[in-house]
Amino acid sequence: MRLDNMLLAEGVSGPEKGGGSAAAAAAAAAAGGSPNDGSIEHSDYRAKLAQIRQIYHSELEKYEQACSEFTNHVMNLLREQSRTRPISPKEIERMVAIIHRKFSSIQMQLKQSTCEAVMILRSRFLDARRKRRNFNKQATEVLNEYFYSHLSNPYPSEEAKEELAKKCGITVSQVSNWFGNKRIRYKKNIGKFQEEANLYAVKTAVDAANVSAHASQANSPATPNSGSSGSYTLSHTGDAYLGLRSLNGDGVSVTPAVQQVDILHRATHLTAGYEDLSGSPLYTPHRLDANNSWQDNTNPSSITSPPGPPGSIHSDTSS
DNA sequence: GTCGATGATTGAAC
DNA sequence: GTTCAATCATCGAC
Repeated sequence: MRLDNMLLAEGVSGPEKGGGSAAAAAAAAAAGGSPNDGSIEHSDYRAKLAQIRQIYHSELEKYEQACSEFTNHVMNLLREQSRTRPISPKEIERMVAIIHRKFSSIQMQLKQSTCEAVMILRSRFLDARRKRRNFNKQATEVLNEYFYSHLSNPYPSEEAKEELAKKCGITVSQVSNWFGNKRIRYKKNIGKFQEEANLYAVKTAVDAANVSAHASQANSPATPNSGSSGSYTLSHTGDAYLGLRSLNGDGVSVTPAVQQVDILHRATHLTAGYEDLSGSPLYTPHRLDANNSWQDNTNPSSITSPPGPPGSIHSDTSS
């Protein structure tokens, strides 16, 4: 019964339409692959599964045919024997039952070997998909932008993860993996990531400045958080502004767009980060507490990223 | 081939 | 369930 269920689930037995592809899709989903990649492997899996299915059905047909042929043969023999000796219907029934039992055990073996074949195929398919592929440049950029603009609290919420996954063309679990790896590696070697952090700070500031400039042109209040247009990148630039504000000596208000451009201009001409101007790097390690865990800051980011221990945090999303 | 970067996995802790 | 930390396995530049 379990074998039957498995064969049904794998699309080997039961109705042909969709069975195989559903199993292939399930296998692909289980492997965490993106919906776009591995279409060749996907069709490969489907083709192999169809092959197994075909073999299974033809073998099953053969067994059924052999079973009925053998039953007929035995019945004929018994009929012939009945001329010489009396044969009760019960005896005939018993013989037929024995034959059916034998053939059903053979069928069971067929089902078992088919299951094994499917399992092997499945594991090979999954193994192939486990091969690591680097994310594309754009995806990495999107993830890095989010990470560095939420440096005080780099724990994206489920919604944010989903949005990032969609933007990057990867799965939510891949986003989680990426953030897990990034947090650890950033923490382990902040110095190494300083340059990258500055790079993304400048990028974020440019975006913010652009938005602010557009907002100014439209005669509307130019605040960085006002022009996000639903993009988390621009709506949560708290950490970047933390650095920029420190340069400007303004610890409270958001830097106006013109000043931002000026700061940006200065920033892009600095090679060693912001230490010389502010006394601390643009992204300072103080976001990690004494225990080397992420801590909340009294910066704009903490407004959008509620404080709390990792895991309980529901960081902000722009949507 | 080597080596650093990086995505995935695993097990422990919460 | 999530996150951290260690580790593995692969990619890509050299």
